[in-house]
Amino acid sequence: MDDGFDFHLHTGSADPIYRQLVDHVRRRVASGQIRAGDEIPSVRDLAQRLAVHPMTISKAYSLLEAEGVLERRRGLPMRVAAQHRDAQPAADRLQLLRPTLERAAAEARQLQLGKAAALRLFGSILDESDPS
Amino acid sequence: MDDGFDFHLHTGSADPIYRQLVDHVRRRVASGQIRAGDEIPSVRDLAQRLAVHPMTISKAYSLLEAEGVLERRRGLPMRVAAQHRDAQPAADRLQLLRPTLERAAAEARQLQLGKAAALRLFGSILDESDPS
Amino acid sequence: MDDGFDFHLHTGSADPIYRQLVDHVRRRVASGQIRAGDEIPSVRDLAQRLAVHPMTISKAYSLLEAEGVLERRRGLPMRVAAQHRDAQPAADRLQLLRPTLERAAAEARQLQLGKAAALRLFGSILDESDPS
Amino acid sequence: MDDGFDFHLHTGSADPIYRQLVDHVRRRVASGQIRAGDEIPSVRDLAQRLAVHPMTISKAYSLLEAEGVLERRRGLPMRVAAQHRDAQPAADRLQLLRPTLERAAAEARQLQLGKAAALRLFGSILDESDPS
DNA sequence: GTGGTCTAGACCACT
DNA sequence: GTGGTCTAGACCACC
Repeated sequence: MDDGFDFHLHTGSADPIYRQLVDHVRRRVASGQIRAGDEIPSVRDLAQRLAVHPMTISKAYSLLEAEGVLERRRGLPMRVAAQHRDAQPAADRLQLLRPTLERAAAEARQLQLGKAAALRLFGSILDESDPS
Repeated sequence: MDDGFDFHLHTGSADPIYRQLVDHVRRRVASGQIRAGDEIPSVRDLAQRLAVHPMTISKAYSLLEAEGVLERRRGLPMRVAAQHRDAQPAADRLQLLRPTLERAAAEARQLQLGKAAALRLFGSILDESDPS
Repeated sequence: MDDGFDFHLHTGSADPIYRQLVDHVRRRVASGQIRAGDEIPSVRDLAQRLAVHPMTISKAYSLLEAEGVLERRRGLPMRVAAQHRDAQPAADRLQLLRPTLERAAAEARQLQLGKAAALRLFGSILDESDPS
Repeated sequence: MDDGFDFHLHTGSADPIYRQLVDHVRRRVASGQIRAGDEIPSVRDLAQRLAVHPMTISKAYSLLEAEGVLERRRGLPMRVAAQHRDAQPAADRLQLLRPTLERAAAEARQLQLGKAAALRLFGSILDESDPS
């Protein structure tokens, strides 16, 4: 059951299922939670778990393959590409966070909110999401 | 040309033009940069400036009207609704920033980035965008 | 009818329809027969012309977009990407021919055929296909 | 180790393993490098050498048997069929090269490359692969 | 068992 | 009109 893949659909989200999956795998590889050579759940298996059509999963996997994150092996489960540098250093991973934060900064500016207030809000949200 | 409306399309962005425009006006009103009674550019004018189909602008304006932010006046330019409370207090405006920061927090968690690192990045991005 | 797109299915071919289309567009752009900014036939139009399902066309177009060859414009026909350098010089185009010729060379070697014989055959095939 | 069979997988190649093997044996027989009566490596041996499932090798051998190129002998290694005319004349072997060159010619035409340029490239590739 | 391709057809969002 | 997403389900090729 629990193979550590740990993906859940955001049914409320605007972005399509296959995109959520692509992003999830990409981040999981970037953070080293899935490593080069690791196999990922089969199309049919994951489709059943998420109760979506297999083609939706397949579409996500194909994009990740085109991107070089996954690699296909005829007749065998797909796996994280060997040549893909996994577990990027934190400094690089941080850059993956940049686009969303830039958007937030633009919104803050338009709302004429101060840096301090924006930072405080982000801090409290970070605490909520990970109360460790 | 410069009527203080100051809207620019993010052509690369994922969200649709009409949505960008709605968000822009909403924030501009919330922050008091446009006040009750202020006129906004006509559909045709703005459509021409942005090189976009007039219906796209019209759609945005209609949504804002339905929301009570703008009001239509036969034969006259639309304007910010009189009964619309403008210049919401900073505390309320801050809540408009929440969704994007929540998304950023979720991404940070998935990337296994620490709170400190995420905050530091956000701080430096805020400085970039408004170095005052 | 004839919009100069000039694509025909190789029904006998082993490679899938969407791949044939991807290759065709890629080559057509590389050779400058389609230029940056040119619109390509709509998904529905081309699907009907070729008597295939629209999703098959869409899949090809999406791949070309991911590759940077085409660009999407919400609600509008897709077109050749602006930043895509079109009409590559003949020297570069020649490199696109390399993989297939390398395969042919490997086969020739394995069949222990001489260079002269292989070249002669290729020459006559080139004459057949373009009897100008 | 080196029994003169000299087969290597193109893992990056699009065509399946069993097909690569079939083609290899066929060409090797056609060119007389393996002759009627010669034994070929056992399924298990070759599977181990290539790190491939034995069934994949078996499938290739079965196809070659059905084609009359190999023959099976109970309890003994398969060998090149006795009645198989080996070392086809060069003129016939040349025809085995045709399909790939036809594909190359089609690509050259689509890329709007001249006959001379295409021939020159093929010539230089033939030199690279066999600089003798 | 694995993934890939394709069709039929619904429904949505955007211009 | 444009493209995008998704489902249902058939059929194929490969390991």
